[in-house]
Amino acid sequence: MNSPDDWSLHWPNNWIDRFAGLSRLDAATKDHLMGSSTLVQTSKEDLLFGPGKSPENMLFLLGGTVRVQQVSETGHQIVVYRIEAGQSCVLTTACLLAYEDYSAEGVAETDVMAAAVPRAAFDQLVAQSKPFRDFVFAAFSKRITDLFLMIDEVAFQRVDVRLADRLVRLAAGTGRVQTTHQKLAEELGTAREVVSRQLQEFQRRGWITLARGSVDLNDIAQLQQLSAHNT
Amino acid sequence: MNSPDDWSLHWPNNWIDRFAGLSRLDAATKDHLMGSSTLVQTSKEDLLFGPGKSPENMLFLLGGTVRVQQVSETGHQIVVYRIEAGQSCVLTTACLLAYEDYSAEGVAETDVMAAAVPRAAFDQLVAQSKPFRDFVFAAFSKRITDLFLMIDEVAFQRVDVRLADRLVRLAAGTGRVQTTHQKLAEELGTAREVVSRQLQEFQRRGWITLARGSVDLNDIAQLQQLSAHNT
DNA sequence: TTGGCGTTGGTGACATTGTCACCGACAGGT
DNA sequence: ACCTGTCGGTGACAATGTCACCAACGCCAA
Repeated sequence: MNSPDDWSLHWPNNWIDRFAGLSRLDAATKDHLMGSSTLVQTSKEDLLFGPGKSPENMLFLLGGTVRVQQVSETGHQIVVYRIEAGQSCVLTTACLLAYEDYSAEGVAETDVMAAAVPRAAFDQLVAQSKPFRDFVFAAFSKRITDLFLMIDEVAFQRVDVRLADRLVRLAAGTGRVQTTHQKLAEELGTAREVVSRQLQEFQRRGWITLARGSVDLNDIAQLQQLSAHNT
Repeated sequence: MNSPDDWSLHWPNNWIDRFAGLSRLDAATKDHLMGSSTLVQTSKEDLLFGPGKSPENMLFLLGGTVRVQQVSETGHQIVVYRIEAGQSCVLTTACLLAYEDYSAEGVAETDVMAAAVPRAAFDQLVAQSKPFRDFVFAAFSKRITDLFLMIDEVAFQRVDVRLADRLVRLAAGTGRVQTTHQKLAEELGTAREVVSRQLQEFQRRGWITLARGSVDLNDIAQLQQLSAHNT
């Protein structure tokens, strides 16, 4: 894992190439976007935006991951989606620009390096460049589709299915998830006890091995088959 | 209730004034928007968009209501939000333009009259007019905020609270909701039996009176107090 | 080493919600 | 009056959420 200082050396002034949807921008627009952006970096667990902290910039994530979660008045939490390197923050940015009564928040899940584009520059880019508009609306589409699927999942999917799905995703091929039952419960918007019991059931079937603060995936295929009731 | 034929007489060519956010458009832009729009009307229960039926136009609702609902593979449904007269369809339109794997659908809840703006004209308007951009992004913000609140509600709110809230909203001051228990269940994404039992409990407390196909609200204040755990 | 002490996870009892099977009441048409 | 489809009621059970409490572990300081 590189540090943000390394990243700033690796992407001196051409971070736009990291974004597939921005490759169609003409040279002048790229210069404009580049010139109006500033590099920002934050540390793990930093709050990027949230209630009472509207982002004045649109972020293009160059490195790291931002977790977007809904925090309820009841004290519960649920992770709605993640912004990975190479993706932008259009949705939440555009939201927070207009509405204050906002209860979602963005947390740096790792150290994060991002390019920040002020609102005025964003607006001008949308006006002048069709490829940039396409990029923005495509990003909107992806996120909004995710939100609809999230509503479907929370309303209609069983907890074991959702948990299996999250375990496979969070493992990201490593075969291990380093997290607590409480964190997993906050991923799914459920209670720790529920997660603990489901994990015990998975372990009883031999699919996973539990340890304090981590879950080892022994049979990813079985987990995926269970979660396939979802996709 | 007027018929669509009446409406087309009432809004011959100046429907833009019905939209508060569009009042700031300059005259040329208004002409452009008006000139590129066509009036469409649909009957109650018509499907405006859904899986396999992408809308090629952005709709500005002049009269009637469109219900946007998520239909799950499991056969369940949940109503996500409604588009009322004077509101636009940006969100779902923008989504469907890009993504096909879409499981939400828009149904005309009444007879509907709308102005349809083709995708190309929409894009051009976004490019040329800052007020139009502001309108579009404000509409996005509102809807997306609703989606986040929906996730929160489905994940963390009790059914009785959500049901009381829906009853008050659907009554819209009339003191009566004409619907079946099954429809209410599909509003909330729950089961008919659950709705029936909650309604019985409300009736037992004297808040409502049940009849076949309708619910009379006797004590809206009590219902609102219960649903205030929400807002 | 020992003893706190906060974190993490386990457990049982219970409440709420979802699912299933089945029933009866009602309205409309013949 | 009789069908028939819709609407709503009910009980049993499963799945999930909530609460109270406890035990095991890791850390740290005495």
